[in-house]
Amino acid sequence: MLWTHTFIPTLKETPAEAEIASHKLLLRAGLIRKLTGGLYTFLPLGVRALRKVEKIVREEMNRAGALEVLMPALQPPEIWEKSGRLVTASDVLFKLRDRAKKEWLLGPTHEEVITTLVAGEINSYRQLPRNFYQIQTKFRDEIRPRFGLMRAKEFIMKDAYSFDATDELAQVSYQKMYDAYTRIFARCGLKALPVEADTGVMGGKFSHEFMVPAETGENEVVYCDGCRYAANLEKAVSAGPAVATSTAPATAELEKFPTPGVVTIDALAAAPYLVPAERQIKTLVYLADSKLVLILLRGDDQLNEAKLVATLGTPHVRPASAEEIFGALSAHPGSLGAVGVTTLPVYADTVLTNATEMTTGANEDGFHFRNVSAARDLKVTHWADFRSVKVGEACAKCGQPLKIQRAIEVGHVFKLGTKYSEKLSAYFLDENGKQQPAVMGCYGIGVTRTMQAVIEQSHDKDGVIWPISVAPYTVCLTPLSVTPGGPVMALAEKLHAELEAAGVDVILDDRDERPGVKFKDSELVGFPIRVGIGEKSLAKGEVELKTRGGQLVPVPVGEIVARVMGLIAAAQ
RNA sequence: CGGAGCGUAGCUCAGCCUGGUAGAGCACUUGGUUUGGGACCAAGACGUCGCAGGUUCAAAUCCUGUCGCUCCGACCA
Repeated sequence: MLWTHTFIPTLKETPAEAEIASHKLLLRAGLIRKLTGGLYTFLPLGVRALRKVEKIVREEMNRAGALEVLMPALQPPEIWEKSGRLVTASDVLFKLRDRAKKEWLLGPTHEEVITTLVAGEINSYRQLPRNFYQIQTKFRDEIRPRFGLMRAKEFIMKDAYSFDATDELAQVSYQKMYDAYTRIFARCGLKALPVEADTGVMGGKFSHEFMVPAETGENEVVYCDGCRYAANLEKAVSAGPAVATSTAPATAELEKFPTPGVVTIDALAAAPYLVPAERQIKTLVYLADSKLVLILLRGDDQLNEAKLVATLGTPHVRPASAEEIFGALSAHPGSLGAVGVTTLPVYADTVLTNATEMTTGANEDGFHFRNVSAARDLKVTHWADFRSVKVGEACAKCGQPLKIQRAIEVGHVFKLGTKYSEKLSAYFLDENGKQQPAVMGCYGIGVTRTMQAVIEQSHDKDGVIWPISVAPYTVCLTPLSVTPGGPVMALAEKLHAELEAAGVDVILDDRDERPGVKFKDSELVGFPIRVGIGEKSLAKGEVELKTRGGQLVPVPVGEIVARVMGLIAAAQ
């Protein structure tokens, strides 16, 4: 390809809209342009990188035995009604109407469609297992699109769905995808780590996310250096808080005491009260499906909303307003407690089990209770884990201190079970002639996000540093003079032809620009291999080989093609 | 959805407070000089100042509304 024949609009200045390095570089290197918030056009270079990621995904999915299909992006709401997700996933659904005023939606994912297909086509255990995948544009009404391709209203996703006859066989399918994902991200040059994850609105039994460590990531991963434990903060557990909860026998009487103006944990921990946060019970009031619930946590703990949603079994959860709270408890936030509360469900964190000598709000502004015993004074209706793990807490498996790292989620594998197959009637007859629901798994990769994650993880002050596997072009030929018929251009064209014939993705920078402009652009775009051809070195029978980020090496003209081919082979 | 900020040339921004001829740099066009790390000189083209309404002799500037974009938050009582 000739540079002047393609379209690479590089930018010297950073567009004001971009915040993180990868987003800035996608724009500056001429890979994408924004149409509007959360919607982007892929330019020729962006398409090439994207196709390379897709190619790797296809090869590994095919290798793992999955079959490529292509489903409609436009979907009827009826199948979402059946699965129950018309309500539970309503926040992310793009809905529209046709001329007859019938409602449709743009697919954010395809469990309903594929399960409907399988329900009609697969009737016997002899037809299982099956794994269907597609690479397709998804639509999600994101609460806040940001960071370019990282979180967009429209994005390209690889989604796969496995169907098995038994739970054990479904586990095999799950493991195949898990292994395929490990290979895919490695081939993309990404350090991606699998972590235990929350299943969220997808439902299902358990899941793993593939996380790319990055300070700009939107997720937090808890991991242990002592063993292999790693989990999304939304799901992570530890051996417990660093300071144990008091469980001394409850002897002292419950006692109300005045705390005028005290409405925070910190204020109660300070003079003159001096009640340490770990001796306080924090009382939160939430609305779950429009019904009030109390959530009790230890004062130094933080509520993990994902765990709350998982326990309550509904995604429609929000903190109650001060008015709603006052209406139910006759007190304002800061003076709340569960002592004597019997009319509302009380969900307490397990850290408070058998807690004694605790202090909590008295449901009367300006008063707290001390000497609270959980067993004696609280009517807890549900015990569960609601707290977020903190850095340094002991690993539940091996006892080593846990660490936390921000990360970008690039892939997610779910063991779904029979939730969708039952609701959408994907049954088959087993070898005993008995009707069974297919056991499902689903597996997603954010293809466009993966492409951006590669840049986020691999760049420097000058631009992108593409791994050869996903670079838009592998080799950039940089003649320092483009005089037609001159020795420099003649050699550039010869090398271009030879490399293309050898199947190398090569671009020839035939622009009549000063060398500095060409060097800067090649580094901004991030081609892995650059071959500089100038009169000075050519006089010595040499060209200049430079890998992105590496040293410039003179190479005899006759050896350059072999050297380039060697570099490419070494990267595979 | 709440809060904050910003909408002026293709891009980055100044001008707005204190109303009176719409600007700079980059990019673009033409000519010339340059030519190994984002050149220089000269000339030129490019704007309904997001949109709508209002105040005023006069609005990019003041007021109201609206749309869009960016960031923070939407958990810690």
